[in-house]
Amino acid sequence: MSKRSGAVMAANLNSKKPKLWSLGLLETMKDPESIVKKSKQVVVIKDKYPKAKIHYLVLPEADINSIYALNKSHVELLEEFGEIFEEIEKEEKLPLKAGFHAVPSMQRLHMHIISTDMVSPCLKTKLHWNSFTTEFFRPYADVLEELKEKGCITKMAPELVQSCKSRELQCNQCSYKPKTMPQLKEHLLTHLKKEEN
DNA sequence: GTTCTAGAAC
DNA sequence: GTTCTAGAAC
Repeated sequence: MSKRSGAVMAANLNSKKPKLWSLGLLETMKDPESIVKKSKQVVVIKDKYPKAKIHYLVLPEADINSIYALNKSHVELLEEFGEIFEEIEKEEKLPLKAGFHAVPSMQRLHMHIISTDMVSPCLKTKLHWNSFTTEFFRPYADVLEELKEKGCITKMAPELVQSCKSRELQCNQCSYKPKTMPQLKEHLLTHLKKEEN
């Protein structure tokens, strides 16, 4: 090992290198180009890499990292998420669903509002698919109910997270089980065309 | 979260 | 030979 690489390794061991990309939403929240609407406590932005025809994120202005930082004092805030969701449902023509990823990659609590077509060039990997179509996607209504009943949100068991991530591909609109992502994406187009007729 | 790419799968 | 997936990113 070279002297240089040894020094680099030591530096990295000493300082847990922050995942800078995970802070991206905090910047996007402030970008007027990305903001769709605002209400009292929340901001709605367009997802930078939409996984469906419609894909928004709802975030609080308050510095809350994830659903696992929520307590009873946040019930009102979460209900505002629901009001925003209803507003957007009325505005958009496509069927939408709202929910949170069990293990989010990005910091700052964010709720996905996404149309069910799942047709988008940014939808590429099995993980993309399974994070919206398995229990990894925690529906808004379930999260609100859990917060009201228990005063906090319990983390999903790691084994279940793993099983969601590795689950075989399954169409969200029929019983078709594609072998590959390209097959799935092609198949999703046929559902979309049926919708349009 | 995405990008890149090695090598598995076809 | 090409398509596709999956793991590293210092």
